[in-house]
Amino acid sequence: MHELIHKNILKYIDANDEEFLFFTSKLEKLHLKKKEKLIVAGENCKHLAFVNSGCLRAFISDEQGTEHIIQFAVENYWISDLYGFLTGNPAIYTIEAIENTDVLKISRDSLEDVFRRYPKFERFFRLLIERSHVNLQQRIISSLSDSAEKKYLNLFEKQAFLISRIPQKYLASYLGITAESLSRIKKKMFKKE
Amino acid sequence: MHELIHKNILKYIDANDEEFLFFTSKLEKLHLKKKEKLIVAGENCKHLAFVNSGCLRAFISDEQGTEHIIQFAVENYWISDLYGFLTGNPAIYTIEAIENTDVLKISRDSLEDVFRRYPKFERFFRLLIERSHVNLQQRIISSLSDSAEKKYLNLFEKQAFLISRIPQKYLASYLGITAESLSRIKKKMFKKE
DNA sequence: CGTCTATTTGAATGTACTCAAAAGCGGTGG
DNA sequence: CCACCGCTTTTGAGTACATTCAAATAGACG
Repeated sequence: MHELIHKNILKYIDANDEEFLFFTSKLEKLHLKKKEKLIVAGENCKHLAFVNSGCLRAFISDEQGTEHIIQFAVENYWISDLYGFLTGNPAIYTIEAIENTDVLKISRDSLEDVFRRYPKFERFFRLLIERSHVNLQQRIISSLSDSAEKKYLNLFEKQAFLISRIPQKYLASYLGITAESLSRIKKKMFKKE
Repeated sequence: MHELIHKNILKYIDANDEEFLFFTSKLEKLHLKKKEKLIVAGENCKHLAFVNSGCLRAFISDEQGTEHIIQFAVENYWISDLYGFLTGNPAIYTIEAIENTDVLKISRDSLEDVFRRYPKFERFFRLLIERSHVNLQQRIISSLSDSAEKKYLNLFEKQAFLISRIPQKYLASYLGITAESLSRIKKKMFKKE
């Protein structure tokens, strides 16, 4: 049940069984059916979540009601509304299951307990956020400099596992373009080959 | 000389004089003239930098030679090529002074020394990166959902101090639009008022 | 004052958008 | 197993917004 998250943590820090058990004792299991929500924008976000199986999307809705996807999370990914989680303010994002999904979640308070008892976990989360930070920066670069077509190609090259798995309309939203545009881009790409 | 950075750190953690002195003993002072570079893309990035006075910009150049600004840093801001700093790989960004600028920088090794001796600094940097992370997410949301005009308005509302201080062409680059478009947006905004 | 760079303006172009409709696909119930 | 319904994807036509390229104006700095 905790194999995946165990491996995930060992990628970043050396935790022995005692430390790891203390950490996992703080985890809560949660199953989400397709379309069910982990976090709803405007509500409190007290947890970080680790995806054991399935797939989630984090998105916001703008004034026109258009959804904008910030992040996907498949197996072995962490996800949360970091803003709400860190500040205690209402969440900005809604996080919803694209498939039936199993997550493990940990509350802010529990995480602080872990940090106090085993400071090396502080390091773990720092590394986690650092990685995520680098990803975000690369996404901004792409959004600033790439055409829609290039953005899709990037997705193809770097995150192909998402393309086969996630409905196009969500991919389009993630790329910041309309579903129609994405459809046309694909058509154009196949013609070239 | 270290007042500003002292205050900056106290915003996040309680550090006593001994702890703070150990930290500052690791800092190196550096003065950059306008146009001089702190970090050059492709080279090693071994330092984090704190801006004591002046202003820097972090940017990348794409295949067409167009520059894209990722981040500005004025007094009291931290800046680095986080990717290079964290991974040891060549830096992605070039960081250049927009004005004559004084920075304090700390190497990765020194930072690790500080973390080992005083783990609370690990917390400090985690909080720093978390904050930065939230900012990046909000920037991605804006780049996905806002028109060029809205992006400029956001800048006006949330970071007005940048507008008065930074050349328009850099602001345009930061917003992901051309200098010509930004000029037209401003014109249009003034007509409305 | 003169030079160099930044900003503004104009005209033509292009990319992605909107709205509308058709086609495709998946799941459900008879 | 097939027929139907709802949702996703594709296609088409017209439009809007930002871009490019070029030139004029304004500003900064030695």
